[in-house]
Amino acid sequence: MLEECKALSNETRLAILEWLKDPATHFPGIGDEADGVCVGLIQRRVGCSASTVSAHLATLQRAGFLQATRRGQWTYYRRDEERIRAFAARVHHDL
Amino acid sequence: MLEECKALSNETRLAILEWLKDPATHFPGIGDEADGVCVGLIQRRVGCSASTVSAHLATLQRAGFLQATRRGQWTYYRRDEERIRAFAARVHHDL
DNA sequence: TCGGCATTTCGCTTATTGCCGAAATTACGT
DNA sequence: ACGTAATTTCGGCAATAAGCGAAATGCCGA
Repeated sequence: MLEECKALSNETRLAILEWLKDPATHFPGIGDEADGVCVGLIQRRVGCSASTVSAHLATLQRAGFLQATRRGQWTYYRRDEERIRAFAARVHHDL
Repeated sequence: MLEECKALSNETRLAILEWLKDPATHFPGIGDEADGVCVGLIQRRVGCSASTVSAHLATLQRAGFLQATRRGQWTYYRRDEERIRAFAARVHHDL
């Protein structure tokens, strides 16, 4: 619960989670979105450095909100809906 | 959402919220718990300084999780169950 | 009114987080 | 093998958060 809340305690990370709900509308020029969105696209949307975005994505992944798939030189990130729902349920139950 | 998550991003504050679910078992020698638990009792349970505990309680109140009632020289804090439920619902819906 | 108790505010120090650019890593194409 | 591109890791700096003790505030009783 603590790690998850920490991961959500940042405007940029909340925005990323929101955008990944519907990649097609938030990331122009996206192709097959089944695997998620690559770091570069997210970085351009966020507007800060690649290293910072990478850290944010790693934080969200450690918290269980994102899944990553490496394909070639790209890493695709997508929401882990199951774990997101599980977290929401835990908030409802435990908080 | 951001402010609420920040408020929950601390072990001590999470513990306080948890304890206040059932004051009678977590705070020895509590009387009428309708108004909540006074800062002194919470401070003894937490084990850190009065000023720190006061800051934590203020944070939780600003986030909407606690309500405060001043009675004489004591401030009683209790969970705001309605707003806590509302937050949980928002997490479930928006996240 | 004065002294004492509960709580909050203030000023400060330390720890954590956020951010960057540079360097390292990994993969692709030639 | 080499050069380029995507991403991550590293080292450092600035901003925010967490903690403390001392001082201030508010309230009660003598």
